[in-house]
Amino acid sequence: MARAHQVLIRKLREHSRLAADDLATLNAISHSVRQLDADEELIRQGDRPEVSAVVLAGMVARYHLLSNGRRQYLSFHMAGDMPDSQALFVDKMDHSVCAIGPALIASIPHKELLAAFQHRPTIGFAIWRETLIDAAIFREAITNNSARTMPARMAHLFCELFYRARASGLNVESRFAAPITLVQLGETLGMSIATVNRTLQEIRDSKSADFVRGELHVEDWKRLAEIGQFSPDYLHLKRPPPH
Amino acid sequence: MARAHQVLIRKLREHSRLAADDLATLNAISHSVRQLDADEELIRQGDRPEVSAVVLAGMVARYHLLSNGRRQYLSFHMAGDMPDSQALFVDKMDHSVCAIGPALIASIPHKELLAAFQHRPTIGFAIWRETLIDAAIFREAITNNSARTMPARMAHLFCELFYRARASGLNVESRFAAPITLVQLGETLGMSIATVNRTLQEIRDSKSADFVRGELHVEDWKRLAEIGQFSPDYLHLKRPPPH
DNA sequence: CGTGTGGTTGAAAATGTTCAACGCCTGTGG
DNA sequence: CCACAGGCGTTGAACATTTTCAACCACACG
Repeated sequence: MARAHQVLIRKLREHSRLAADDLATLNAISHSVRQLDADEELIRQGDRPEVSAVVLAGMVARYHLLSNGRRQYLSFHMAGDMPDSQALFVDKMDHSVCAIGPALIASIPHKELLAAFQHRPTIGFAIWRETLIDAAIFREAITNNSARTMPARMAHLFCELFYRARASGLNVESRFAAPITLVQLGETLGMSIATVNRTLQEIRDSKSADFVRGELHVEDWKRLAEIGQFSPDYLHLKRPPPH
Repeated sequence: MARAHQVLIRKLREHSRLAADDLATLNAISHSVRQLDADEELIRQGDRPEVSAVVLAGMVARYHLLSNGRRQYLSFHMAGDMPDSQALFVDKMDHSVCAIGPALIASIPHKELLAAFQHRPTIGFAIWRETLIDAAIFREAITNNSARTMPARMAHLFCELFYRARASGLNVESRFAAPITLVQLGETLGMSIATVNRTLQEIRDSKSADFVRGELHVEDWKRLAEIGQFSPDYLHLKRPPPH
């Protein structure tokens, strides 16, 4: 099992430059680790967390709870991501976070992070950058769900998940484990389950990708990116992922 | 004409606590001011700005440019907002910013801001918080455009604009100048112009609000908020706006 | 006084949703 | 070992909503 520090540092380095002193400071941060069951909530809308989470394994999702009981998923997070770093500076959560499939997460006290920022501002800037990339992902989701056709939406989401997974080395060849159900896919992309199902079949028929029982299989990256009008610029990674 | 420092400080104080030394440091920051015509672009997708903008008067919008030439508006910004503060830490713009109606903006060199952060970390945290609130607004837009009916979407946008305007004292009674065209409303909410038009009439018929020639008139706040399922928590303001 | 932008409208066509039913797999208790 | 329940996924058809298209209005500006 990878240590929390390593996972976080690896992730931050995908977009930020860290000096030896930064690494030392990060490595000195204390944390606790926790296992989550599928669908278990990590943070609830309205909470005022005093720790920040780092995903170590599995996936976690952020979502809004709507007045009619429905959920709107906002983003998915994988190893290295900090799904609630915003809570460092905005007290009250405006959304919830739950596990998608079983997940392992580390909790770091805000105090420790803030102390690290004071000591090594670069660390703060790296995490700030992380939150800014989150925001870019949210913006892309607005566009995705508002301006693209159903197949393009779905393909775009698949592209984003796979691209990010690959950047973090979480893929196995052309496959990536994302234990998302079709219902959740619908609550992410703003489409009914029936449409999710039929759209997924369209993508399957295009031979560009498939998504079965929580595993995404990218068969033809180029075509999938074309269907999804995917361009990875908004992820702001320092260099493209391997392969 | 309000000085840029005052406008920015007032805005930051809506969500952050600033000490006298912070104010002094902010007041010492140099900047230039620029007038923009309606629709004039301030920053283009792909740019690498070395200054950050503060809106002094008028409105500015962020948007994605799509492959088919269409625009997807992502957010609107009014006096006090920093529509491109993210460029401080992510080099390349993933979206554009343009004026909505004539606008006045101040430009602050990144260097000056970064120096201020070094000197007074609280200032950095306040601007970080500002970018986090932006992200919360984006998240809400995902939900709005993905999970709400057309009237609710539009009402929600009106609520957000009016609430933010009121928090910054930019309203005149129940009115707020937002020189947005119906086409732009459609490109914000993900609906065709015909639907924008008909939905606007629905809202007008409900006697909760009206939007004519770039002026939003809120006739019945409570009802509008109900139609739009609007709850201002996600704006993370320290206290509710007056009235 | 004409031209253009922004706004309005009705009807046909396209796109999604809803609803109701069914299939498949898995895990559990008899 | 089998039977059954429940979660998840699949499907067809009726229905509702939204887009498209084409036309028209009205006001502002040169």
